[in-house]
Amino acid sequence: MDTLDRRNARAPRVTAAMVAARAGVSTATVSLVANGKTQGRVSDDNISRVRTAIAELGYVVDSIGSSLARGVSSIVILVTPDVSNPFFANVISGVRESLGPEYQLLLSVTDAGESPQADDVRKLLALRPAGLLVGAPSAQFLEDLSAAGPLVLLDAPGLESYAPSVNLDVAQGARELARHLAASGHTHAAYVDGVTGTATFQLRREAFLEEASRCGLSVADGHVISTSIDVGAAAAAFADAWPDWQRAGVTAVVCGTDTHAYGVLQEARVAGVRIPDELAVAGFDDLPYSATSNPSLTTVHLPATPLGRKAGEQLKGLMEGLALDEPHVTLESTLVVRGSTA
Amino acid sequence: MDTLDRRNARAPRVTAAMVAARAGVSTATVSLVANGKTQGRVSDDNISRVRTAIAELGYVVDSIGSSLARGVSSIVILVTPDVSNPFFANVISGVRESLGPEYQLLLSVTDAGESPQADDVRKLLALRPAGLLVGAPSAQFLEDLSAAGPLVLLDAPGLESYAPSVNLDVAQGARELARHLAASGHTHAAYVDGVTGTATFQLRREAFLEEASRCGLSVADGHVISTSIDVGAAAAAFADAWPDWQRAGVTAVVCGTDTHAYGVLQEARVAGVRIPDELAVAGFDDLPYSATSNPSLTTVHLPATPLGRKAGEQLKGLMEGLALDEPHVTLESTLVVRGSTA
DNA sequence: CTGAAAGCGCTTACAG
DNA sequence: CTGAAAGCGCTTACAG
Repeated sequence: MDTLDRRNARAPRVTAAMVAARAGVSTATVSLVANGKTQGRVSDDNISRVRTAIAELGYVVDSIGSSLARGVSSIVILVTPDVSNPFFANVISGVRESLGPEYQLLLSVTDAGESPQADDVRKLLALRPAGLLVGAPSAQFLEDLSAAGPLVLLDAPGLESYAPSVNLDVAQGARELARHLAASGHTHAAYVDGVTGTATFQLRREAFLEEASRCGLSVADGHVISTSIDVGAAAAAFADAWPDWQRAGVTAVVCGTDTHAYGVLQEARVAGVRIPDELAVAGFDDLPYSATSNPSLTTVHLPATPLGRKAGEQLKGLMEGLALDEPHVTLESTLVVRGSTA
Repeated sequence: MDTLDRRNARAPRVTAAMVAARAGVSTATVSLVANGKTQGRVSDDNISRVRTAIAELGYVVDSIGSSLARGVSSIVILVTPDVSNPFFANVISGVRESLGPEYQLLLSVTDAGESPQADDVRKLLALRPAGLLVGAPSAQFLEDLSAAGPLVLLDAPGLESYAPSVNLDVAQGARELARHLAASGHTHAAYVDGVTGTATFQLRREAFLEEASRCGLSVADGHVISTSIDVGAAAAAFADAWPDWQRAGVTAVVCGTDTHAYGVLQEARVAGVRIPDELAVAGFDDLPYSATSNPSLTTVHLPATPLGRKAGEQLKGLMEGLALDEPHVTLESTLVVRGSTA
């Protein structure tokens, strides 16, 4: 048996019964001590006796047994349609931060762009999560999820009736962006949208289009296209559309995400389109690279980490049985002007 | 009771006993059918009877109960020091892809740059994971993890004796990079490293430095600095070091990750350092934005998705009790030359 | 303050 | 092919 084999053999499990035997108490007492529920229920003597045994044996409460007995696990499930979006990495960090070490974060990811189905939900609930965090869900998904326990929605505008939520005020940034472009002298713009029918994309687009028309920046019907959230896909779509747009006098392109904008920047370089002189480009998200792209990208900053942090906080409250002071929170977005439109 | 309240009430759980009662069989039979272990053990009649009851009630095997009985859960834990690194988003996608729907991916994240401790390990194991995927671990961590069940290491060069692993041949790309810079006429370079003592960073640096000295590209001792994996931190460190480097005739900077390189590019723009004319910049990773940065970034391409995919495959084999044909796999890295060094 | 016991939901020898 | 029963490890009324 070589090292590899040995490592794949399981270690013998230390159980509460073993601790109890060593400390000379019952497993009930061990449970009380291990969970810190000793207040007025366990003698000081037994407490220290059990603590010693726990330390000596390296006992850790088995979360499977514990979850079964309690009826709920310590797992928090984060359901998101798109982990590969770097925006989400920061959301995850924020969630972790506020959830703390007592909850385990389980990531449920569907295939790129797909939204999770009722069937997926059932499987998730079979894990008896302590709580659920759902990003950018569809109404249908939330119907399927009914009565699932503590639940907080992230970035789910318009779905406030289903659960407490933390949203981003993307419309505000979108309007700022429209005004910025109009003020810079643009009169004809185009829009590159995400394909997923996510509500936030719709909101971004509609707020932008509305404010644009209000300030004399026109966006023709045929000048709104959509692609998956992928640099290459956006580049290809832009390559396809640009000749038309150019003929029609388009001098500004707004993208639903920075990732789309990177694709446009990339293709523009290939096609020799000068940015921002010939074409202004802007996005949404303010990913960490937008400050360094070529040129640096004007974008609507969305607070990813605070979004995750706040959602985690709210969920924690729910899991602890508290009533939320403010069940619906909206975080601000702000326009960051950089080289791509300057 | 308004909608929100109702949603936070748990749905009544459908158990195997309820299915058994409805189908007129024992829970043992329900278990066999639900797990597809009917082969020669359950009559066709009972199979269809149970299937009908399962469908009618919407029964899903409770994974807590199941895990306790089996002694192992369906959870696979991915331990990684840094989710916020976009490189990892792709690794995760790859893992998900190869693991398939029967395993749940649990993310264990330590605070930025911190490596997980023995104590964290115990908590993880309390979840009775079906398997563990550990990225860029320390030897100490692997010692703590001993005998933890199926385990596959990702990006853990030099630690092959602990477990099956999937590594990246970063040295090859590092050497290509050194030769590319030397061939472009550079004679003095600097290096911006990551601060975490991760083995892959050491490998990148050493392979580069070795090959550099071999081809007449000198890197002075004081010209190797290190920062956390963060655009801002790298920018600040570069700002600090550049005057010195410039005086010493440095004309090329190699960064341990693309993220570091973005910081250098950013600061270079601020400081008016012309790239690549005055200073060539290169990184490692080939993040999706490196093709669009300003200028586009020369970098050593590391296959993130295949890394995750392969590790997931290997782990799946282990969890199914198979012997791996090839316990140690190394994926190639390749230099991608772009504008920042051209 | 303490422990015996029931129960969480499932799986798996075992006897038939 | 089938079901009664033991057991996975824990928590929590309950009786004392």
